[in-house]
Amino acid sequence: MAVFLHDTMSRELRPLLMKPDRALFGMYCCGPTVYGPAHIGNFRTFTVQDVLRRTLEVAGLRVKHVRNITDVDDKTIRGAQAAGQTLTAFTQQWTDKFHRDCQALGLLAPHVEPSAVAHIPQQVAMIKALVDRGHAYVAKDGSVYFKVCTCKDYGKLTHLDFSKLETQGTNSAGEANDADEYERESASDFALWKSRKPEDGANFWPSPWGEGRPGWHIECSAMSLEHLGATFDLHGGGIDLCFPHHENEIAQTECATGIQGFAAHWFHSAHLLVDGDKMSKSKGNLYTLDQLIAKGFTTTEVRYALIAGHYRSSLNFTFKGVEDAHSALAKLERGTDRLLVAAGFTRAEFLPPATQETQTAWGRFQHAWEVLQNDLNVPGCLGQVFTVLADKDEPTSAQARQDLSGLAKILYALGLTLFTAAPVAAAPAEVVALAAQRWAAKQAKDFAAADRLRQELTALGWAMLDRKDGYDLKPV
RNA sequence: GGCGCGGUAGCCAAGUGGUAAGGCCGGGCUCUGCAAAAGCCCCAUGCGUCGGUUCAAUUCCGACCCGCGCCUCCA
Repeated sequence: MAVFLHDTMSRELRPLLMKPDRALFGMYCCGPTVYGPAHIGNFRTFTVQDVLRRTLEVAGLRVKHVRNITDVDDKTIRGAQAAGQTLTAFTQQWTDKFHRDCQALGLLAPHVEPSAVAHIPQQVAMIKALVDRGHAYVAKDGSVYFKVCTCKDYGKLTHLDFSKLETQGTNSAGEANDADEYERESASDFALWKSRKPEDGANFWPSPWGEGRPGWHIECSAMSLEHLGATFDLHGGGIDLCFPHHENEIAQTECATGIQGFAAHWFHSAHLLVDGDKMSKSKGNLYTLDQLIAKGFTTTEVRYALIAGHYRSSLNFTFKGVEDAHSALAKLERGTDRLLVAAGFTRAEFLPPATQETQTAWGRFQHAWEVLQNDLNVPGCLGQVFTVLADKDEPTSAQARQDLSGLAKILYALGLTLFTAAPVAAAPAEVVALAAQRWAAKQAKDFAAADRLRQELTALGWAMLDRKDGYDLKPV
């Protein structure tokens, strides 16, 4: 069985397989614009992509994962100037922050992470090819635009009808689209190269059309061509990138190379809502990972919450959702512990699978794996996992080992790492002393004193959890 | 207006032409001096509304209601 995934362009469920003539499965994902900390909506998309990559690896595909860094655009230039930094210093700082957040969330680093600034020559070369082939024109100010009407199947990804281009001059509100003042021949044409303007400061590069900087869409076309070739297996991004970004990428690459079939499969993830609303700065519901950590959530819990809904449905992110994830993860750990005991393994022996180790057993988690392979159905897969863990039949040692082999692979695919809870902070001496007194009182059957001491501990913010042979202290 | 998505228990969320996974919360029980933890059990005759097809629909078709996304640089 292969991994089947919904393809945005064909709107069908299609298998993802290694092409016989390729050594690697090429996967390109649109990465972040580094002008500030990414928010959890961004991370939903990157986490879903990470689950896809991991799932493909477990399925035995050799994936080459490319995810770009957008480090030159209006926002990064403005941000750098506002911060009084060079563009390079400014974007590097936010790139570093992005990397730290990704690592915290358990995202595997892409195999290649190209930056737009580092690929200016490739972008210029692609624009030149488009001009030479008659797909682009140079405006009076030296900007270069893609001529959409020269791309006869423009709109094929989103199934938009561009035969009536005159309507494209207005937006949904009926207002003229004059957001930019460049001189385009048609309202639907888009910038490939933006001529140097005073507000760009020092951020310009030479080109055959004069100094300037690349447009947004061209970077992904140039970088995917550079690192994956004119055609590759899968292209991913947030649903909002479908149009115009991905539509433009297709047009640019296919017109520049003359080769059809830019990306064989389009993978788009739905948006994250917060408390039922679209995230926005004005609503104040744009959470960053740091803000969630500050609220006491672990990154594993956040990751669980981000993948707990199917990737093609919008997911409503709430604090309750992360709290639910906490309880669910604890249950997952308890169930795994029981299997480890049955198998005679320690937690330290419960390791992620070696990649390419596809022939090993799945045990009772076979079905959970099949569910995951069906359009990356993470919630369905988790449901199956819990169903197996709730099975009251005690497995034999051999069966438990098979189960653990399967479970380890599923947890790897989901990117969930168990048993990572930091040891609770040591209790202060005062608390330790009170606990010792209470334990002594309890042993002496002086329950009145024991209860009083428990209350004192509670007042100090500590709970005392009795065991048969001792006790644990836990902050409340 | 165009294109698209969705409405499943208190909350979250899968799924199927044959009678509703799972998680959270809640309730009960067992265990425990108390507390907690843990284990076990219970928790939608119902899947937006109304029609249609069918032996059978939540699942297919149609209409309608409601919510949401994109329609030029937002993951």
